[in-house]
Amino acid sequence: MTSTRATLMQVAERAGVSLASTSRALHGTGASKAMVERVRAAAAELGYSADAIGRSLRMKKTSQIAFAVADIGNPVYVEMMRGIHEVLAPHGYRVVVMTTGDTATSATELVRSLNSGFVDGMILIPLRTDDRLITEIRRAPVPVVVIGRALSEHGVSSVSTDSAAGIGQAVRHVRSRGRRRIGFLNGPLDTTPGAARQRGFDAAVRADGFTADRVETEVADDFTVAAGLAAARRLFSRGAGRAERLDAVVAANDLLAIGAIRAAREAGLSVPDDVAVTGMDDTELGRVFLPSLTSVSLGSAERGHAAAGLMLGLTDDPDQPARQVAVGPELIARESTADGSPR
Amino acid sequence: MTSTRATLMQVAERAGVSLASTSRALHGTGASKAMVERVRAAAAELGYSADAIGRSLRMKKTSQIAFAVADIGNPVYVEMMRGIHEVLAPHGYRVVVMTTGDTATSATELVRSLNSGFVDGMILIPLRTDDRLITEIRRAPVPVVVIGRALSEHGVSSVSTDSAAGIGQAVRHVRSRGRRRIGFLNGPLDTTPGAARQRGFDAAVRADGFTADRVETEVADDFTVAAGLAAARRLFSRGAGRAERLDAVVAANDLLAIGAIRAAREAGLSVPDDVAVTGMDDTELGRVFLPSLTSVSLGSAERGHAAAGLMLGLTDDPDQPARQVAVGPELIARESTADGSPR
DNA sequence: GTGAAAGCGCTAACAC
DNA sequence: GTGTTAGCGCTTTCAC
Repeated sequence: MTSTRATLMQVAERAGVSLASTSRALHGTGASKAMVERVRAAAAELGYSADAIGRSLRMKKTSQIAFAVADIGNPVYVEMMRGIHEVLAPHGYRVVVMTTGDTATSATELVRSLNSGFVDGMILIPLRTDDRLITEIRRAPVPVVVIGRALSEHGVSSVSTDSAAGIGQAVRHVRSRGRRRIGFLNGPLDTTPGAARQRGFDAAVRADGFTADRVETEVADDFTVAAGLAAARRLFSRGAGRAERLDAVVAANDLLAIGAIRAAREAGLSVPDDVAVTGMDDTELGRVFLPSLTSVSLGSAERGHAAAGLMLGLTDDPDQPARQVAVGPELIARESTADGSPR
Repeated sequence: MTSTRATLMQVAERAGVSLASTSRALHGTGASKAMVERVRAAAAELGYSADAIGRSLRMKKTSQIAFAVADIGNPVYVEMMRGIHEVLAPHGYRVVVMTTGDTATSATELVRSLNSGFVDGMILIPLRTDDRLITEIRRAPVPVVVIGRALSEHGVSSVSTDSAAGIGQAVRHVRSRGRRRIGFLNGPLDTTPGAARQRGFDAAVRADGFTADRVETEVADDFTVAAGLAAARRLFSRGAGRAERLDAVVAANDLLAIGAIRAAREAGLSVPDDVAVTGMDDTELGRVFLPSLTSVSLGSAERGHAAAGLMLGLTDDPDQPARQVAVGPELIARESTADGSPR
């Protein structure tokens, strides 16, 4: 707070050598041993540390990568960030967090803000992906890697996961547990995940030969526990008059699944005995819940790793063709779908 | 990716005016209306956007604040970050995430890295606070605000919370629910929170006139569910031979509390009927858990807000005296300590 | 009100 | 191997 930072110039003067030699000595490229020693000593005495901004301006490299999401509070994003950070930090990159949520900032605006050149790249998780966003990404001055939809056909590097197939895994899993009437608890359909998961559910029940009267779908306002609770209440009350009740709920993410478990509990139903529940994302929350939640892992940390890997490739060569990585979904069976004879 | 960014110089040439006028026109300070219009048009045609690095170098201001924690995966830190981000973003600050966890980086090193001048300040949550760290903070070239211990006596601005008093609230709460034999499930004692919470527990049971045979303490290896489960198993098995079993567990955070509930379940004990459980931090996890967790809120988001507020003050005037904000703990009663007659 | 020029801190040609 | 110098993009005196 009090001390002011030393500049390279001051180190040079103290060492009694030129600016260039000082810079070289500190980087260890093409300087005599004596020079290196002399400069090092001067630098140490002054507590010198190279200025990141000066260097950035000269090198045209900020050593920063932006991570842009709708809401950083979402545990899935947190895990991705952790994965991204793990890969990027050893390469000397800092991670700058940006959100679309707190202000009225859209993903497109976030991408446009790259024009101010404060980062060397951006890893973006858009809730919705439209043409305007893709156009903006393609004309961005630095590489952008998208986590979400597969976008390499549009010339955008991306990390995707087949959440539709993941929902299929969940449907088959509860089927294999002997469940016959399945409720699907989805989030908003106009979001990328919501749309994909709906497709996955529809395809899975069709493939499994479900008749329409054995399937219910309910859409929550948001991918949250509260919204899931409200929607699951509707789901359970809808089937209340029927002969056969729902004996399984496949939820589009873990938070909705927790909402469903609470709603089941309210309705006097036991999980998993009366109704099996599956989530998606394999969050810590689901893992430690009671009953622990069967969930389809979409490899959050893995996707973070992959996105960061793509980014490293792109910062090396920004003109390389767009690449795409797919991370497979994997169902992890836990207590919420444990075997037992449903009434 | 393909397009290259326009510079102020190019805008100036296109507008046919000087560099200085261009800069002024774009900032709206002391330029004629005609000039402003002319420059604006040229800038728009070129899609100009001011370079953040060039400006930073000139202004000696990066518009970035670092948020440094041990492990960004911790939900409490995530909520703080959200709070920090909410306050800082409207002021044009970006948040850079740093962790001590992923490499062998210590908090002291993180503070020392401020010498490279890539941020205008740092909000730090150290696990341990020793003299070396305080010294490093005081000689840092930019403001540092600490979330954790109250440090203004040492000339360091800080946001603290009285977690010791919070544990006291938890103890009195379970007492008021008629519980007589209390187990304290703490995390590592050589951490700032661990030490404070132990002090709080010891003081509370002493004040409440507990005799030593009515109190058990167990220390987990870490502030996690897994460590909490292991430690809680020890806690329950320790008292197994006694006449009176534990009828309450006060845990040092929500994750440990969840571990305790799992251990209770394993031991065939019902929560809250046989044993009441309290956590601390009031996390989403605890709120949605079944049974929902009684927890002492330490105002995570609020502390984030406060820290960001202090930071804004310090960036305005770095030499103002160190300030300190205390956020009071608040117990939020939920199902895990609901009334009922313990056996 | 506008322009010319200095300079923030750094690295990399380019000469010697 | 070392020194001199230009210049990354920007803002801001300083003259006019």
